[in-house]
Amino acid sequence: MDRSEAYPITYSVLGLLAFWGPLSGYDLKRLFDHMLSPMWGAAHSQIYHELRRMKDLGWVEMEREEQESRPDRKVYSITQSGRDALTSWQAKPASVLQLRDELLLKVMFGSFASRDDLIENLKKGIADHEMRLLNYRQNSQYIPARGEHIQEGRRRNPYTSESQEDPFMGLIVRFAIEFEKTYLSWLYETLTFLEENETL
Amino acid sequence: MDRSEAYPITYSVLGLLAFWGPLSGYDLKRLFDHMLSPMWGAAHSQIYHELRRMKDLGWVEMEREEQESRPDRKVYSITQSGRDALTSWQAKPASVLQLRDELLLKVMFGSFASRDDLIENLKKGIADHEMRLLNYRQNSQYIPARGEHIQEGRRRNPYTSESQEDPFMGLIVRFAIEFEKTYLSWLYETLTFLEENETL
DNA sequence: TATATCATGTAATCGGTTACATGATTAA
DNA sequence: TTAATCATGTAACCGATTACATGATATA
Repeated sequence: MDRSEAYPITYSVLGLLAFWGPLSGYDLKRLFDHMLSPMWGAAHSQIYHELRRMKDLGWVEMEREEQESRPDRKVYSITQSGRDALTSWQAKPASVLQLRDELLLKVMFGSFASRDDLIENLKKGIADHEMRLLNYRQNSQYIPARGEHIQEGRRRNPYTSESQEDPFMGLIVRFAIEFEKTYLSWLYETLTFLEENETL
Repeated sequence: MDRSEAYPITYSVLGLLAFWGPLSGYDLKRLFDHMLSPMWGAAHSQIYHELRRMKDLGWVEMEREEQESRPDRKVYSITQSGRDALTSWQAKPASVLQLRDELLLKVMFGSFASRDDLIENLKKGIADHEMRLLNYRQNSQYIPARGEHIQEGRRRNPYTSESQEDPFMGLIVRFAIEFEKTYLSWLYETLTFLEENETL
């Protein structure tokens, strides 16, 4: 009936703008890839779409930065109305998580797989998640502090006194690391189980 | 270019059909809710859609069971072609997980929330995930064994000798429990952190 | 009497992915 | 010279959710 005009993807773009603002669509895509992904991935087409929608809603403003020999940078910043929208989103209950992990589906229906195929998929999963864990551990030291433009070069450690104003990024990174560790230990256990049982 | 005709949701319906034999769309919806959800949720409209698509592909067959005073049951069973499709899906690499959890987003952008709103959302998350953990622990004892019709009443414990043929369901339940435990302990930690710091 | 369950679908809409498209600069 | 990066978009398609729709039976 009364469809709301915004969704998690909308607020994730808006939140990035509020935190690291002003940013272009291209900057936002990089932030998604380096920080929100795989928490909440987004194709660049979707980011541009949300920016256009939020501009219509009056949540963001756009300023054109002219460049020679390259398309102009359209730099977006959050408005007061956008900040209000972020805050009232925070007052609403969050939708409940669904994992939607294809690897888990494949294990669940493992009786219809060849043993080698399953093992290969588990090994790929291990490689993927080991890589993620490493990235989280390395990148957690190079999260730009609030308001600091990501292209400026200067970077702070969110765990040191310099940016104690905002502990939330650190909390998220901690979750991501714990999640990857849990997932990985299950993957290793499952792999060992399969390798030890040749009669599957 | 060469779009494949099937997706994780397709194979999750197909896998359920392969495992628990002839089922109606209604049966499948219940299985999704009790077993796959929240691993891979599905609305009933989507399940009916996938059944129609797979019938066109020749992966499933439909038999009409006439009923008095109720709409006929359309009971679907997997074909050999469907079983082949399941197996060749298992040979392909799985897509990589994205969490897409709105609660994590809200914590990430917690600096734009009132402290009370964040705490309330965390508490709701704790209630949600405690409930899930409980469900996993209880339902893990009542998973119907392979080929056993869910309406027949007889139920087996997948951890006992009776259904040792298929250990995969048990592996999935174990993952789900470990995941919920990890998530919950992070939620409790985060809540404590917020409650102890009144200057946010 | 009212709600829940059984049972099956259609329609609308939007989120999200993939592909298409352009064109300059810079590094391997 | 080839590929990657910077930079911005459009178009098509499909997954997924929500709402609309029907109608009987059983339970509270």
